[in-house]
Amino acid sequence: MQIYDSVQKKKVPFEPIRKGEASIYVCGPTVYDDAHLGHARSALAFDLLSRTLKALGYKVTMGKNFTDIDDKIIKKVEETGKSLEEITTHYIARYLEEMDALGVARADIEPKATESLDAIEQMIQKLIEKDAAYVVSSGDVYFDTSKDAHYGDISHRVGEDEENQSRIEHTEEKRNPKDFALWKACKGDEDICFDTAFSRGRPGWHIECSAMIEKHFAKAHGNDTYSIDIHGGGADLLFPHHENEAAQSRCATGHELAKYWMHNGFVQIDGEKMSKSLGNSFFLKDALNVYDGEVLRYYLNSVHYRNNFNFNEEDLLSAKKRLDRLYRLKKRVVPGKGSAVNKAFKEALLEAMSDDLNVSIALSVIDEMVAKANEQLDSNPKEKALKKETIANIEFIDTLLGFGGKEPYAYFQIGIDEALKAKIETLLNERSEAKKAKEFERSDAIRDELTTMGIAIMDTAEGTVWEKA
RNA sequence: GGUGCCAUCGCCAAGCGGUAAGGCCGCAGCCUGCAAAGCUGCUAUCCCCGGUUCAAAUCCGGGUGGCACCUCCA
Repeated sequence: MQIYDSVQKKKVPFEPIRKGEASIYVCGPTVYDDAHLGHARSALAFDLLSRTLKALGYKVTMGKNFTDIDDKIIKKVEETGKSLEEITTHYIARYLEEMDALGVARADIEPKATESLDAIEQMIQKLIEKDAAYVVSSGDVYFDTSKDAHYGDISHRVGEDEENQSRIEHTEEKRNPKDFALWKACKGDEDICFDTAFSRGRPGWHIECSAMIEKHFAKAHGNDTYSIDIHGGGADLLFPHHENEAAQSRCATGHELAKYWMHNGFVQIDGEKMSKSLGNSFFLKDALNVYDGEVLRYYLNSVHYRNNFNFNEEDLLSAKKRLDRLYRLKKRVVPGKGSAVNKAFKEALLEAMSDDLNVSIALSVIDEMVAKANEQLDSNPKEKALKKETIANIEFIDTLLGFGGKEPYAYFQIGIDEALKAKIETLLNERSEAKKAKEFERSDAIRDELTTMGIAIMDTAEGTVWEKA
């Protein structure tokens, strides 16, 4: 397995801390609003990584956090009058639901910041004891970046002259401009606060991940050099979030946070990063309203995870057509039990995915398998062994890439209710009779009517089948 | 101002020094009562300029254009 390490800036062989095991931690969402397509892409990218490592035989432990205490959530509390818990449980539930729709496997560990306060306090305390952090008069606690000789190793940002240009907020009591808040003391009574040895307040964003990783992963790894194998997240988290995480963990624990760092590219709309400030965010729930989760998954995963992804409907439709082809093949071979996966096919897929998740190659391997199987079925429709192997092939695709697992007829009938289904069946029966009587005008009229209804039909050797167009 | 990434057929997208995968769209054919589906065939020399090399889309230098990070962000 080769992965691209964004710190080394090159593809490197994946050599886990523990033989045969892989621990992955991905920065999850701050739950103050609905998830957008960017959250989906990140989750999907690391879902693919996890599936690939599993298929290669690794025992994968996946962690993904929920930041459920944060300025923006508090702002939402003030705006809506709802409690913090009401808001966070709502958005966490929505997030998980939507990820389920996309076929993203649940993480093994899903820590929340509010449930990790003990670990956060401990880590900050340790940093204060080591003089790598300091409490200022307000009660805020800052990390002293000058105490970490390796600060900058993750993002490769070191230049001192950068300080003047950077937009980092300058606070009087900070020792160094780059120092960042580990803990934010409460200002008023309204605030959502927690008591600690240093002050009443709440955790800064960066410390959460470090503490949660330490709490859930590092213990199992004892005195290893690294806490986890892979730390992932969106490309925008590389700096300052991951740089800060790495520094805190290094100083507090004495070992490195992650052996490898992986970052996914952005979802763009019209060539620009999707963001709230630009007013072009695309919520996942809206996308799922219009498109099936599996189609969305296929589409969002069809571009390499490190590239930027320019979301548009035309490309999504093209992706859907590609997925449709797989399901049409599935219709031809189902029902039945799968035999063994074709060896060459399996190897080609794994080889592609082992190369830093080269999905483009993987999808082309699948397309070629589909075309070849169709060709063979055309010449020999009753080929039992081929059917069984194809079923197994598709099952393997579903395991590795997370699509193709639905019952094929159902896939093409998503969103069609029973009443409409009955009507379609009636029309198709009428059309068959007309055809039998060679009344082609009548049969074509029925077909036109179905087309108007958004139903495509195709006559096969096994009879007429229909699809939602 | 600093730091990165990217530029391949109409569209999406592989490629990582040895002579351009795959998909969508389009065209032609087979199949079909006609369609659809499926199958077959056809369609690019890789933003520009210079260099290195027997050989470059792939390496180096210089342009041009796009995007991102340096502030909360997947």
